[in-house]
Amino acid sequence: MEMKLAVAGLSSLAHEGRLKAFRLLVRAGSHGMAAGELARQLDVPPNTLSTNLAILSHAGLIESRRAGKSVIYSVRYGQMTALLQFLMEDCCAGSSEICAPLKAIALACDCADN
Amino acid sequence: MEMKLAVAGLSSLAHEGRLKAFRLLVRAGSHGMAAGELARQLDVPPNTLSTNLAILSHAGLIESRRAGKSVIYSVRYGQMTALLQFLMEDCCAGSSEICAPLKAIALACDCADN
DNA sequence: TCCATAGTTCTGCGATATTCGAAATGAGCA
DNA sequence: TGCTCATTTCGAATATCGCAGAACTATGGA
Repeated sequence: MEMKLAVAGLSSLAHEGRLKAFRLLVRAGSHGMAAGELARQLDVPPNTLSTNLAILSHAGLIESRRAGKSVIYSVRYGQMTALLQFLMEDCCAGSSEICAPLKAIALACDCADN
Repeated sequence: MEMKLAVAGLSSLAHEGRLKAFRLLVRAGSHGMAAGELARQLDVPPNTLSTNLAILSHAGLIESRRAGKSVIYSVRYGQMTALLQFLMEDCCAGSSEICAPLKAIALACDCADN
């Protein structure tokens, strides 16, 4: 991932409303969640949320598909992973001080299927 | 890490100049790097860099210490790790789709002492 | 076709962010 | 004390962001 895209991704997450929306979508998994449902849970006006979802979408972190009258948003896991990788990838170039705790975090992660 | 601090951290990184400075500091390791040296390598005016370093510092991602006439900046690895953890911590709540690739990244990381 | 529902785009303005010249501060040295 | 280098703080111009009211588009019935 190059710098510009990383900055776009970080910028899109650097906003309380968008970060909350993104985390809800992360929890929603690959099924995603309708824009209206997100707006209800976050208690924000639909137009404001729509703008913020567009920003996240433009940064490549989420995507949308239409399902009837609703528009379903979901996380683009590949892009999310790429962004985290971008933040992590230099950690070992200089020292292992950062790398070791990160490994610990990843390994402590107790997915159902691990 | 709570939401506000995470947003502050992400905001501080959501800027090309600051992200480049941060990555240089990550590479510099715990020895850190002088503000002037950073300004030279990044080719930005000292006062602009100083402002941006203050923003990263206020977000808790870096810290500074004076060494003679220079001020040495270095990454606060603990805070950096906490921020990454904040972004990762919900990944398993919903599904393992995100978690698995992250584990792979962390494990692929080939620190000298691993 | 007409209506209701679900989202998006347009628009304007107040708030915030970014930048850098210039001045101020701090440290070392003679 | 006087001088210089390194960095920060101030100030003001400029650009960008964030928000929500209003208008618009799309879909699915009746």
